[in-house]
Amino acid sequence: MSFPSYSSPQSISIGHLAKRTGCKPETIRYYEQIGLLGEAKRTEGGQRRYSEATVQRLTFIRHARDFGFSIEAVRELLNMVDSPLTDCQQIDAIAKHHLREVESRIQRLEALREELQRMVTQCSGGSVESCRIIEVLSNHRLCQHQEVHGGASDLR
Amino acid sequence: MSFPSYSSPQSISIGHLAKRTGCKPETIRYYEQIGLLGEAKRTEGGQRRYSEATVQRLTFIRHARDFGFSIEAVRELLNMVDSPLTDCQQIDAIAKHHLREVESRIQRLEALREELQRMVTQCSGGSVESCRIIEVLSNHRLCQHQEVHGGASDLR
DNA sequence: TTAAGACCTATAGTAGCTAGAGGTTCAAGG
DNA sequence: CCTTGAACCTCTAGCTACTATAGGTCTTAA
Repeated sequence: MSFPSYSSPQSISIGHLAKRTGCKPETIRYYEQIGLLGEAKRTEGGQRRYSEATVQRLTFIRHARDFGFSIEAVRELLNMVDSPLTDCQQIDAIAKHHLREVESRIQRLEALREELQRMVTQCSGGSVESCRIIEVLSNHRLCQHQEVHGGASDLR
Repeated sequence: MSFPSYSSPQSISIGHLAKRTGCKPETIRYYEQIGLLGEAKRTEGGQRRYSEATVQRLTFIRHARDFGFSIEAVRELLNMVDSPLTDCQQIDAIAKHHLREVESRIQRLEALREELQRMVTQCSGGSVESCRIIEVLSNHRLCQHQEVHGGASDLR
């Protein structure tokens, strides 16, 4: 698949492109800057003007980002889309890799959820001295899931 | 609860503190810089020296971070721990808020996982032109979960 | 005394944007 | 044709939570 350039109005402003794709203009300029989008044509006054092809490309980018693909993964996917020789398996590999990452994040978050639930249900009210939550946070041994240690912080 | 300062060796170097808490020295200096840890005592030559109380405090911080609490949440928790008047309910509220966030992240990731699974299982091999993954990423309507749109990218 | 290793500060980099300042261009209405 | 206001431009800094580097200093054991 490649993005067709219809013989249609090649004069979409950055604001209109933004509205049609759900991006902000700043984000579009940023994508150009990091090379996800090529350099746009410009008016004599220097403003960017886009074609329908860019609407398609940006829609793809936004959608892939919504799916949680990293910018670098999106860049790879776009490179594949841009070259007609690409074998579908390469794309499949990226998607599967991403799927595995999502699955592992879910697992770790579930362990975290259980610990938090235990923590919260055991808190019976009172002053800080006897707070179960503080106690658990102060003492690793009160934890049941090893998964929690050494890293839920990168799960945000 | 407060962190007791035992009458023990008040001369722990940043490297030893790091090893005992599982932090890196850079991180410890960073925590000092942003005010999670107070300014450390220094040797005549200017190197930081810590007490057992700091080991406890940093252990608490690391553990809370492992639980996915943000730095700002940790700061709040520490403020509460530092003031003996704090009611346990305030701490409970922070923990519950965090729990709800974790739960919502799990939900969104599960929707994402299902979409990715559908995507991957439908990819039957072949060239880019007919790749189901690319097709789905190009076209919102092929998606079943609304949750995916407008945001899994902040789930990392 | 010397040399290795740990430490110091300051700065920049990571991801993926977002926000602001301060100035220019475009397009519609009069 | 002229004005006006919205949209656009570039450049820079900010966000989270660190991590990494450079270039220099201190400590400590042999």
